[in-house]
Amino acid sequence: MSMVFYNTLTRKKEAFIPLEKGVVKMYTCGPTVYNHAHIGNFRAYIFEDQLKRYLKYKGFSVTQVMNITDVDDKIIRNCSEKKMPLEEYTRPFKESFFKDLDILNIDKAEVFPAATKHIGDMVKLIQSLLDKGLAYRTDDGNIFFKITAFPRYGRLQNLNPENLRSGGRVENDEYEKESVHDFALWKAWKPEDGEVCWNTPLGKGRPGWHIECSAMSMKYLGETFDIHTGGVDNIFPHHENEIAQSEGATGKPFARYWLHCEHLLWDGEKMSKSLGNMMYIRGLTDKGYSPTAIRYALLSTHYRQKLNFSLTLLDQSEKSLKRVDDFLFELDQIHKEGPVHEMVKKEVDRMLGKFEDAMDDDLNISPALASVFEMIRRINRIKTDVPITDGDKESILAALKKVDQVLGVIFSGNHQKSAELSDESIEARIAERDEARKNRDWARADVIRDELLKAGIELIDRKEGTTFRRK
RNA sequence: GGUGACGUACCCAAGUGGCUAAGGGGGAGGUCUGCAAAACCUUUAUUCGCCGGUUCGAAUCCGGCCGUCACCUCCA
Repeated sequence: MSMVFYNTLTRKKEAFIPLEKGVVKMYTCGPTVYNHAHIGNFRAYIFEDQLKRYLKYKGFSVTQVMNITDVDDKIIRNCSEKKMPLEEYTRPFKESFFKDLDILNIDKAEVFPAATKHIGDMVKLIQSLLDKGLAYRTDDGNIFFKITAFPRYGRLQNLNPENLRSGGRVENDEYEKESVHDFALWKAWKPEDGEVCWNTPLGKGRPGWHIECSAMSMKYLGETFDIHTGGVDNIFPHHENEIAQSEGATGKPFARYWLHCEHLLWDGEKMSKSLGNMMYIRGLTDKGYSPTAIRYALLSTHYRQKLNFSLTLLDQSEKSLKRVDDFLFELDQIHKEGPVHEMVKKEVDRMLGKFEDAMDDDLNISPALASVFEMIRRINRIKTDVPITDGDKESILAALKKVDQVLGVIFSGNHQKSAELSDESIEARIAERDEARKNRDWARADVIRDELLKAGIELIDRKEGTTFRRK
């Protein structure tokens, strides 16, 4: 009945109890709009979508906040290279992000705060860290968080600050800070930043990366809220720093449950620009894969498991979904009055029970999906000796609609169906073919069948007559 | 160097002390059909990377080894 989630903070599965009964407040790290989001990014957004949809399924009222990072080092660099204003540079990436969310049938967050619209909130937060002695300003005007002043630093990833490797990227950092591990809250304006800067009480400059999530999450969800999610790569340093900034400023616990999504791999390796193996939603739909199959492929592996994405996986996903589609098609052909059979009801309840038990257990998607396929097979078996009634049909459809509130791939999918021919004209062609078949004119009958197939209409010959299906 | 995850059939993937090792894809057989197609049904791992140990009993717990992957300052 009750849900458990694996909490990165404690490294354990814990019963989920929101701060306020029946209400869940969650924050998800959203995109940095310096490029199009790739399928690896979307794996995380799909996970968050599953989480949110399941919470709603369980009756919670959910407020989700997803940030849009529209100012950061990469964006500024690209803007100045292209000599474009920030807004103009990020706009197309924002648009494509929202378009892809729609394509993948992802439930939208209630709030999508943009970093550039919340500079004031960040400045206030930084100010309070300065006041509390948790941050310091260097001669060049930058402001850093002093991690030695926050003893709990490092607990999210079990990292001992002493053991942090001082790698190349740190050395490249030209800012003068007290400790290499201190991170920037505020970056003073430099000529390379061009037009990108804000004049604030902290000086002329721009915020560091981590501060936006602290400022915006607390603004919309409160100083302490229920769930914070992101990819595993965000655990350190991003989420670690968020905790330090937020708890340092408020003295209160920040997020209560931290859920992290594993990476998606392509050919067994992390997708990255340097490996040249980036894959985007658009690239997959251009290859002819349906958005529903992409969604299915992204959600069908448990979120804490690495997902080895491939075109083979997409092919398999298309076929798995087709099995469900076929079942619905067959169900749609049924027109027989009568109430639901006891044995059908039993299978439906069995599916719903297994689905919930699985999802309650840290969103264990595999058994949850298995419950759907198992019901399909069992109902098909029943159908071979007991005629299914309209009552059965209703009961089955209601249950599938229920689980699809979470899955979003059964009814809500974007199946492309051929619509060239009207039902009437297809029926006429079928009648024509029936006539030919009656006359044993197989050649003529097969020509009609082939023509319809080319138009995306598949004929199905049954005992009761020929029916058709759009592909 | 530090931290962590993983290794289950041809492929993807559940199961984490004991009933028949889920489910999907693929393969093989069958039902239906004028022939097909589609669909549906059945079937497909005496065995869980390897080697030891604990236990009445291990894929599951412990130890070692091998292999893959990730994180360690701005990547979901």
